[in-house]
Amino acid sequence: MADTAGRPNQRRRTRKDLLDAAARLMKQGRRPTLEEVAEAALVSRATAYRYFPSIEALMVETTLDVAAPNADDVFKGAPGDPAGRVEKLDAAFESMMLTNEAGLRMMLAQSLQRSLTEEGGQLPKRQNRRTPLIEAALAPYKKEFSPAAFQTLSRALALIIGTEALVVFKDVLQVSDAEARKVRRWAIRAMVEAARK
Amino acid sequence: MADTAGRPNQRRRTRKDLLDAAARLMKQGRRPTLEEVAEAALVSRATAYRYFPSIEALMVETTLDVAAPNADDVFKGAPGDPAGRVEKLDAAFESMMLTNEAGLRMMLAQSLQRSLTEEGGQLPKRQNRRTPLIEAALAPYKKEFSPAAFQTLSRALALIIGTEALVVFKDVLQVSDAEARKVRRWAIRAMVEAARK
DNA sequence: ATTGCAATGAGACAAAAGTCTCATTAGAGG
DNA sequence: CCTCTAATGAGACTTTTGTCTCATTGCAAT
Repeated sequence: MADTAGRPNQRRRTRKDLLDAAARLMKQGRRPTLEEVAEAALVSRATAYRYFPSIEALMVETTLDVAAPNADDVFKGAPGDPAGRVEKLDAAFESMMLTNEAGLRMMLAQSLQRSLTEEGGQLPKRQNRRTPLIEAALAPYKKEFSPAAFQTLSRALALIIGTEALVVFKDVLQVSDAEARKVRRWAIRAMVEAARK
Repeated sequence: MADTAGRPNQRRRTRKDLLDAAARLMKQGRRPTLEEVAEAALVSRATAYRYFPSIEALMVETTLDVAAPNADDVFKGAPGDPAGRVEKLDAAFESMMLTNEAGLRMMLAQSLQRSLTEEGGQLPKRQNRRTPLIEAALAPYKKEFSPAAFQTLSRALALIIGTEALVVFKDVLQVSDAEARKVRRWAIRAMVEAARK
């Protein structure tokens, strides 16, 4: 069904109702089934399945809608040094991730799942939000780094800032959010400094 | 049922058959159901459920048995500086991970899945192999770091060395294994240096 | 307002996942 | 070798998850 054909308004409304209901339930820390979301959205189970093949798919979309940091306001009033700007970005990511943790874990799990099902060694196409933002953070100081150092630093920072690091801190190291933040900031400073030479 | 009561041999054999079958299937990158594992192990579905409540529980046990790097031979002939020893550890992890990539991705996906199902905000108990090894790598030079720096460094290195970093490199950044190694080594040097002061 | 067809709801159906019972089989001790 | 009973297999049963059909509803163009 095309975007304009049929009754696009009704479709968008139904879809939005489902996403809203899912967001509401997830915000309560619940892990709803597709049936529960349908009920909360006041649509039938069959209709819910028409829009999303599984609760996972729905939760992924829910998270994507909620969580998209914007470069412009992330760096608003950012300090005048590269590490400070990266820390600002880290803070934005952290707050986004903590409020959307369930959805992000779901997305990561989904992506890993897919990487195992996918035929022909296809990698799961996973959108990369962090690299553009990391580069934006470093951009004003780009000339302080050699091109190679800039690229290496960007990539290394991608290990520190993102869902995967959150998972390491919480599930593997089992440290508090505050401790995790401290470690990230220390690592950011260490790496930005090292790249500067 | 106690360890010694009944027929312990038969039980151990059945259990081992299930774990072996699961390992075999996982090594093929498959994501077996408990029924498939039972079939591969030549036991009935009911028996498989008697040993493991779910495919997840079985898979967790399975990967525990897989490749656990041994501290003693990892650092055999390691260079005489902390960063060099950490790099040695990184190399060991890398080779282990590349040969067990499917299984490790599976484990990670599993663990993430469980973290969403788990009641009462329970974190999935995930074994932490890397921290002891990282600390072992740094141990001979422990006195060169302040206690706080040592702990922070250990934790930061846990972000660089492990399955999650592999996933970032492959799925998010989509860089080659060689490039990934280069970035990791650079990050290791940068952080070890920074912690030294 | 009328009308056509897209979207929906209700519920039957199917497949997957897990539980339970009971008869059979085969270890381990005598 | 026998016996006892723990472990197993077979399969019925339940729940959960997802699909499909078809009648009904209600947008939106006329």
